[in-house]
Amino acid sequence: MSKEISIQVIKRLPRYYRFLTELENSGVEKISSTKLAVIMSSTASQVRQDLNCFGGFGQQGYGYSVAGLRGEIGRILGLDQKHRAILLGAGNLGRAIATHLNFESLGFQLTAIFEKDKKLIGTMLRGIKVVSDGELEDYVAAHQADTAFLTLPKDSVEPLIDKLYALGVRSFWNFSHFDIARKYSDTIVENVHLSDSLMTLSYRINQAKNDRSDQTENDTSIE
Amino acid sequence: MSKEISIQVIKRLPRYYRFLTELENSGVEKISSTKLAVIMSSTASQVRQDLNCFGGFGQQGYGYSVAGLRGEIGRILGLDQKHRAILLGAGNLGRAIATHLNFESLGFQLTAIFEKDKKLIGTMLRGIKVVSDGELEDYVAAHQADTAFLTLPKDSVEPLIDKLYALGVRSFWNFSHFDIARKYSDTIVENVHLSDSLMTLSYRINQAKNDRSDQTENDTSIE
DNA sequence: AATAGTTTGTAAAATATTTAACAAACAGGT
DNA sequence: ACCTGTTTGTTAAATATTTTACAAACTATT
Repeated sequence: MSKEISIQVIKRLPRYYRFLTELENSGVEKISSTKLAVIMSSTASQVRQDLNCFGGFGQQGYGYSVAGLRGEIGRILGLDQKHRAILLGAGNLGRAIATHLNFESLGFQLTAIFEKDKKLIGTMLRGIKVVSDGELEDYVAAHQADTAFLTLPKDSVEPLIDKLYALGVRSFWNFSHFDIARKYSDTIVENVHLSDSLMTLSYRINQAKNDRSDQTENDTSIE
Repeated sequence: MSKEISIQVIKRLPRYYRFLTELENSGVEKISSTKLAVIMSSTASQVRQDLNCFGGFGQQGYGYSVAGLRGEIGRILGLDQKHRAILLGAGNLGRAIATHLNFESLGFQLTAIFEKDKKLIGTMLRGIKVVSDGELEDYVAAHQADTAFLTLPKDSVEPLIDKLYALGVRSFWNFSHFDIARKYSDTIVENVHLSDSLMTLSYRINQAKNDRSDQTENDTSIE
């Protein structure tokens, strides 16, 4: 069995993939770990270590084929898959997600959209009709769904999650603050916590400010 | 000078803060590192290490005061600050962000919204009027902005970023694929790459599938 | 075909992070 | 006031990640 790959490596893969796509579109045919490291704001060593987790894609004295490496990483990420996904919540966030992303090139196909708010039911999103959340159980029972995208508030997710689990949904792209992984440990959960992200930005801004004023204090104490 | 705090610790702080808020709202007055670790899906040891980066907030034989600790972490994160922020892009994503988050409780105040699309200019968002992106320079020159929230595509960010930098904006909440930190290394950039997030979910779903089928292969080879 | 220069893959070292362990400090009951 | 049980803060050990170093493999040039 292949040894476990660390989450840090996995989180870097989409970045490699994006930059390789750009390089390929620019007509670049080959790239060395050193040059890729500059683009990634990383080190040549880390690039080679990362890629070698999955196989020896490069060639000594030459480097890596941009198109070849992009293809390999795409396959590793499973971007050629068609995981069946449903979206729960067609509010501002759900609509933004649905219209903003090209799921087909990210390993997913969006098959249905569910919403509680009567005003939104019947509207179209990405060519998919938004239907009442009452239809959720019948739909999933009939059509199957691997993944649920949850763009609902925590309180709305709480009563829904048991239904989804019972219906066999085991992976979640979770924008809510409901902690799915704690309740169902055999699920795969990718959390997107926008407020957490903004809080860490706030922390770092303050930190930079404090560092600057510390610096100033030191400066003045010298004179 | 206080020793550098690792990014891992900082990324966990918002989680502590959220759970402590929930506990406080539930009327819980004190909590031990052991119990907090269960909630955090972490270890008591890590909880104590994390908190001790910033100070000894607990008390032996008692634990941590929920309200006290929440307040401390809030201050550490700078949630009491009012960093002046402007939003660039009032499309689906920009509108979702603007309506979804309570910036005031996250250390920021949203002061202006800029948009290129004529159809969206003049509309209201969170009580703020969306104005033409042509007004950006005059506005920031007159009113100052610490932070820019970028909910524009990469190609629109590219020509804007130089203007923003020239105007003194040094921190960014970046939803685009433009790599700000590589161009301006003295900025603070918090990236939110939704497609990257979805790709890692795809990877993990595939991984789980492969592990399962490996398992099945092993099972059958035993009989 | 030989050679000089480049670049990978990988083993080993260095660094960082997490976990374990425990003395010291306190709470709460008697 | 004393004692028992709890829980922190912190040092040390274990684990994980990143970086360094370099032989082996290839390219490209002569």
